[in-house]
Amino acid sequence: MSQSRPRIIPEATVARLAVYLRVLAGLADGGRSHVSSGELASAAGVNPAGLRKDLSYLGPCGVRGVGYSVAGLRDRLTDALGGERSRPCVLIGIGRLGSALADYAGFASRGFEFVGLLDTDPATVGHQVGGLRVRPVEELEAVVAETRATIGVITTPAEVAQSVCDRLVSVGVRSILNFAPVALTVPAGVDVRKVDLSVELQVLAFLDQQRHGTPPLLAPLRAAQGAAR
Amino acid sequence: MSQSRPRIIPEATVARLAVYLRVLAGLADGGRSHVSSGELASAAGVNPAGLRKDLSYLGPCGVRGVGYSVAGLRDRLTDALGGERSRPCVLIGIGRLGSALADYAGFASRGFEFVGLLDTDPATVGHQVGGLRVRPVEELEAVVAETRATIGVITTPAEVAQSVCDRLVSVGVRSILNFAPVALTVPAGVDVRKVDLSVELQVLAFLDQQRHGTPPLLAPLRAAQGAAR
DNA sequence: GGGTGTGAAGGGTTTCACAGCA
DNA sequence: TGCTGTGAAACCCTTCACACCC
Repeated sequence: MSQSRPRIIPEATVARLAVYLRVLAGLADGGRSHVSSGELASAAGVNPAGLRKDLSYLGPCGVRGVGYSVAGLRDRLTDALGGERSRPCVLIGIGRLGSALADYAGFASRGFEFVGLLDTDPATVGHQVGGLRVRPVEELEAVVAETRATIGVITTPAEVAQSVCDRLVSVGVRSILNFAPVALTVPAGVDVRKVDLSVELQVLAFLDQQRHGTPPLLAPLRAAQGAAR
Repeated sequence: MSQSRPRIIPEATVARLAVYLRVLAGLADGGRSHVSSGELASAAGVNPAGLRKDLSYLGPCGVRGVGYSVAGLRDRLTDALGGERSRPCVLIGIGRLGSALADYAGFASRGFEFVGLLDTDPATVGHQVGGLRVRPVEELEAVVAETRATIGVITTPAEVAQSVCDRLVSVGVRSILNFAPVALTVPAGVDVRKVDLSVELQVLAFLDQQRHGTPPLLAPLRAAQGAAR
């Protein structure tokens, strides 16, 4: 087994590469030509050594004693994350969250294009959201087929999320981002990522309570735990 | 004050406890009185052994050979996560995402109450969103003081997020949930959690590309990595 | 000197296997 | 017998320290 021309990149690293890429875009706009790992790390909110390790998965891409070329690193990261080609996505469930996502500029600028918006509600179907007409969910399979979408985003109520997911999988979608508060079950080879907004708040509240409702003697412990982030 | 505080609970566990709590609510509605770790784990999308370990941080709360009492475990989890008291939150930035969050039912049912909505846009200020009137961002300090909010949620553009954050911190908010795509810097003792929607999509796209654009020989490796979730 | 690249150490989290009890 | 509770192992990721090169 003599592979590893491209080393495998840890998922945690991939997530941070996307952050670095955004910071670099800002620096490029500002006219900067070089950055050090320290500066880049502080802008991204991470440890400098960790940043260097992250970048090392792409092979050497800096100059010792100098730093990184903003433009060069940007290209390197863009390429590693899949180039600039547009990625067609379908979005199912055009409620408040769904329509917020549908015209969130942050997606388009990163190469994600919503090519299909679907909903069950007759009051929503037919409306324009983010420059696209909302279509009835019955047309899901047809939309995926005609747009060749490879990513599905689910912002439906929890009750119907699994059935929407099954339909996406059945027409070949292998990457799904799920905002519905349920665990989706999918066959092997399909990748689901879940974003649970209320869980984030709940964790925050827990840490908050832990800090405040704790006897003085235990406070240092809490502080240490909280400071980890 | 809680009586038994034998162990500190890992943050990863806290996040999952919130998920278990939601699943249990569904089971209770369905009239179930008991669950096994296996069933609960599959509904939550986690490993059964891991679930038992998570629950063990609360002390023994099941019956060997039988399982867990739905009602009993629900109370236990609710208590561990901070009881049922309402937590006042302020939300700054009432754009699409902000208004989606402002009347997301998932928050209210978990004890999170938005008590202040703020924005700079004159076209937005004064409108009713989620049953609350949007107030000008100049009143931020006054709103926090009068509502005693302890949690701040930032859904502003990236450029102003840091200044909003600073103002929240200056009036005593120690828990902040940040949706703006920047790394916020805060003094020690303040807890910031970041949710970056486009990073989630980017990771999904990366894994997708990795699967498809990979030579057959490497495919098994990719599958193993992807199947981790 | 200054800053990158990277092995090694450390900490946290997941998985496994099995002891223990209704 | 069935399922919980939990030490121990395995794994992943972060952090540190320093060699190395401009």
